[in-house]
Amino acid sequence: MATIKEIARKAGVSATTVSNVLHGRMARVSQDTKEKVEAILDADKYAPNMGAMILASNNSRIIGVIMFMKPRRNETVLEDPFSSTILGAIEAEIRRYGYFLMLHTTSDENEVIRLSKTWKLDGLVLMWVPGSIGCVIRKSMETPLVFVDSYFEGASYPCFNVGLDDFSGGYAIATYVLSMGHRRVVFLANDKVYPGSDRTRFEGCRRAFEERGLSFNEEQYIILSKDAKERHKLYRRFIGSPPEFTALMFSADYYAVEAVSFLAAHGTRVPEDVSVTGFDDNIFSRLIRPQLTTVHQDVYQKGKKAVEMLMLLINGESVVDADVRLPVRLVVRDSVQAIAGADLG
Amino acid sequence: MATIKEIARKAGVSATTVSNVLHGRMARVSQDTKEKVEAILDADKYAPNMGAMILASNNSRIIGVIMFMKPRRNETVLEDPFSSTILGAIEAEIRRYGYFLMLHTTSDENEVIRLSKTWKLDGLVLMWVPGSIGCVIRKSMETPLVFVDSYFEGASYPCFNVGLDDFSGGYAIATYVLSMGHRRVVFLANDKVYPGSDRTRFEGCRRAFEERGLSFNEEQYIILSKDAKERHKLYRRFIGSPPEFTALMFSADYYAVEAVSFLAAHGTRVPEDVSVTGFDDNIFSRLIRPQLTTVHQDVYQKGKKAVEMLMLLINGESVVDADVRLPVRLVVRDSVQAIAGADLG
DNA sequence: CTGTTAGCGCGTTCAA
DNA sequence: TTGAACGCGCTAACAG
Repeated sequence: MATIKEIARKAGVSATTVSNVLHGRMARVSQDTKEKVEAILDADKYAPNMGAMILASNNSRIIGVIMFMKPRRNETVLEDPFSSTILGAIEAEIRRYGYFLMLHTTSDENEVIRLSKTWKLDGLVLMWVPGSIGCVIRKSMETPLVFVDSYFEGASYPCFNVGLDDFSGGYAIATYVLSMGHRRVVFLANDKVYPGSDRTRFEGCRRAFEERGLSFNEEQYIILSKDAKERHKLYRRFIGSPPEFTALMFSADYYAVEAVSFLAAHGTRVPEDVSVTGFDDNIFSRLIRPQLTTVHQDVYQKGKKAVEMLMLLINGESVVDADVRLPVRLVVRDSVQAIAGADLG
Repeated sequence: MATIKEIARKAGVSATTVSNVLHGRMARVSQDTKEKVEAILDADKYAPNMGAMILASNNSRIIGVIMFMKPRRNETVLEDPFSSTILGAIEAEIRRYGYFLMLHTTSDENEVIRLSKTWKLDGLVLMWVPGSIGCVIRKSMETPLVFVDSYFEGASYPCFNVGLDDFSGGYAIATYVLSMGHRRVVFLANDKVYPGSDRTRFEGCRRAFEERGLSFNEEQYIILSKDAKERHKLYRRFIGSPPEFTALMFSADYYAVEAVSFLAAHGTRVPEDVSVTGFDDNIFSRLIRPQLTTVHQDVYQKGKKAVEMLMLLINGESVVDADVRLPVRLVVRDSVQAIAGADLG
């Protein structure tokens, strides 16, 4: 067990000096001493004892990454390819900054608070936290906090969040669908509550409709069940001609792909019989045929940005915008067909 | 900061007593004292300081989960839906046992060793570690170790591993493909090195061929590039009629789906023009049309089993089989077509 | 530039 | 059944 004291003894210096070398406090160590100490550090494969560090300095260099439960399907959060992509990004960034990542899944705010105290977490990244719970956590801790894909409209004080420009995404896709001549359109998503990504995307769609003097209201917002069987039952509604709707706008690629697949299996062709759009531009959307017209988001960037903000917070630097909305862009592929007489272009 | 000392003061007892209550050492605490202390513990929301615990007892209750780099595509490991599923399982199990999970991505054994020392890790789960590196890690630490999907043929002493019965999987799928009348068949995988999952699956296939007096050799083992463009170039080879091969056996659903999608886009139908099989039975295989005939593995179970073994090791209990091979099963769906004259049934 | 010293919070003797 | 005392490895004053 190569400890600082041990190294100090071997180098014939004090423990403080070794500590100073370790922390690069060169103002307090001579070049000679530094090199000598470093050589021994290296030879003995010195590894710090983080327990002692936590105790002495009251911080751990651990970033807690909390996944709030079940954002989509009725399974472990992490099964969603989105979660794993963003987790990959967050892990890489945290490592790059020389921090450690403690992963935890929960839907209980007290667990989060306890974890933070127990481990003296330096910071926390919280994914998909309901706004109200997010506020509670924020208020009961001093630990720097960054939320991902959460919504905090009207929160009393700033909750740092990295999300998406959901509104523009909804607006872009609806504008496109409308430009292709579709009028009988529905929006399909998990969650109708406001505020929230799904709701905001819907509002974006609505704006596109309203700008054209059309209405887009609650009846055109279909809630998708968390249960796959239930969803399949719903998709049956989109089979048959003439179709009740000419375009289905999903708020997530996952469901869009599921629907395309289901429809194909039941003889309904996309886009010939019905047009479909997604949101996210994940791996599914490119793998399915027809490839999905969707809204692209840069998931890796989202994770990276969240950690970047957290590091600013940890270092006490000022963060200008509490609510970052990453840009999105329309990706036109093959799942939307023009309706005769549409104002193309 | 509710510390043990603090709680002790409030309860009018000593710190040792509080510690005993905390650890359920009821033989050393009276019922009255216990209740009084617990009430205060609760009211003050006592949370242990793990730093102090590490220092005092030299273990952290942290399990390190190490993802070795890039098992498949040329991206972050975690983007693969497989990684996220198994990580979800591991996270849930670790939490269930009351441990903490530190996630780390690397391909450097020294980093793993350092991490373990720095944090006094109680155990490690290592995913996709090359056998040779695995041995090095195993030898340079006392920390309990469980590998996932690694291969240790001929290791000098036992490396605990949870894997799949890859051989039977390969055998099952090849037997099926042969029974459907296919003879011009190839196996497509990443890695030709032996030992390894891909190689073992191939060997399973070969056995099925040999049992029928057919040969299946190296020329029928095609290595898939890590680069998508390169793979697409390869897939072109399977377009056109008469086809060079009537069946393509992929060692992973991901690639099988990619190929099906590519072929569909180029007018080659699966299974009418060419049959395709996968391996894993992941979400892709059910979402694509035709749905994939593949080999099912229970990824969640794999993660669960790994943690279970690790807990046994941590508690010093004996683990009988060092190399667990989880069962697989053939899942027949729609991506393989019978060749005229095949011995069906 | 270098060394000494006093804790950080908890577990674990050992003594009462 | 309870308590006092020590040490784990490190950091941060402070003194030289």
